[in-house]
Amino acid sequence: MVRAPCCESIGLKKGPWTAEEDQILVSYIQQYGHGNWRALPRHAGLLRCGKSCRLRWMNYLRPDIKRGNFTEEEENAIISLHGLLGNKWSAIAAKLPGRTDNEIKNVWHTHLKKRAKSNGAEREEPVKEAATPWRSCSELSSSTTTGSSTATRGASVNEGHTGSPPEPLGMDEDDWWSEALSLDSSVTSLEFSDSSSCLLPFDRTDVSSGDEDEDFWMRVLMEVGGLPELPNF
DNA sequence: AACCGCGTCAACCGCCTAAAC
DNA sequence: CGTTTAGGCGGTTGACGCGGT
Repeated sequence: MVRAPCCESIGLKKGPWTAEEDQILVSYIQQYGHGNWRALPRHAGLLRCGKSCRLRWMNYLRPDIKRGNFTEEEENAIISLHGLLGNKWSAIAAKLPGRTDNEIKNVWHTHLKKRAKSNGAEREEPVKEAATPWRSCSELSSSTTTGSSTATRGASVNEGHTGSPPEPLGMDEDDWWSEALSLDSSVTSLEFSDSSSCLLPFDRTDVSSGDEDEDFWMRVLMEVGGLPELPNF
């Protein structure tokens, strides 16, 4: 199917936003919200396409945006998450409150990529088919990543897991998450598909809410580099 | 002072997907 | 069930600033 470009209308403005346009957009969204981006510029009186308005709001004008330099912690988190998720900038941004996918993408391409490369923590070129000992999240979510760092990272964290790569886990990512989130909080170890196992790298007993539990498992995945098998209860 | 190269970042482009029809 | 549409995403571009020569 061929779709008309979103800015097909002649006369719509492009390029940098002015302070006045920002003001119009912010006050309109504060007053009416942004239910329909396509209709928004018309209603707000902006000569911009809806996509442009959405982008400006999401990447710059949103009140919860954290501006300024990335902290060391944030940069390390980006490197780790990129190793796990690949170029899933929006997924990475979701784990870094106040940061946008565009900002993260920029900071990655400008300096973190080099740093990750020099640390040996990142691959030069991601590949589609990852020969990982464990199924990586990015593989499961059809993202791009290579196996080497996943395998290395996993092996280094999981002392009991060495040797030839086990068979991929026969479970999709959604199933894994629903199983993980329903596990008893007393779970302390995970298995890999070659029957080796490792202790959970974090203590789960003080996790109280579903959101915290999701963050807990995200941290585990970052540590082990993929989807390990879950114990049965 | 002028030029050049490089890094940074806002914004655009084009594709994909899910929802609506 | 096929088509259309809007939103969302990742890749890319281009303007700008700054430091070095």
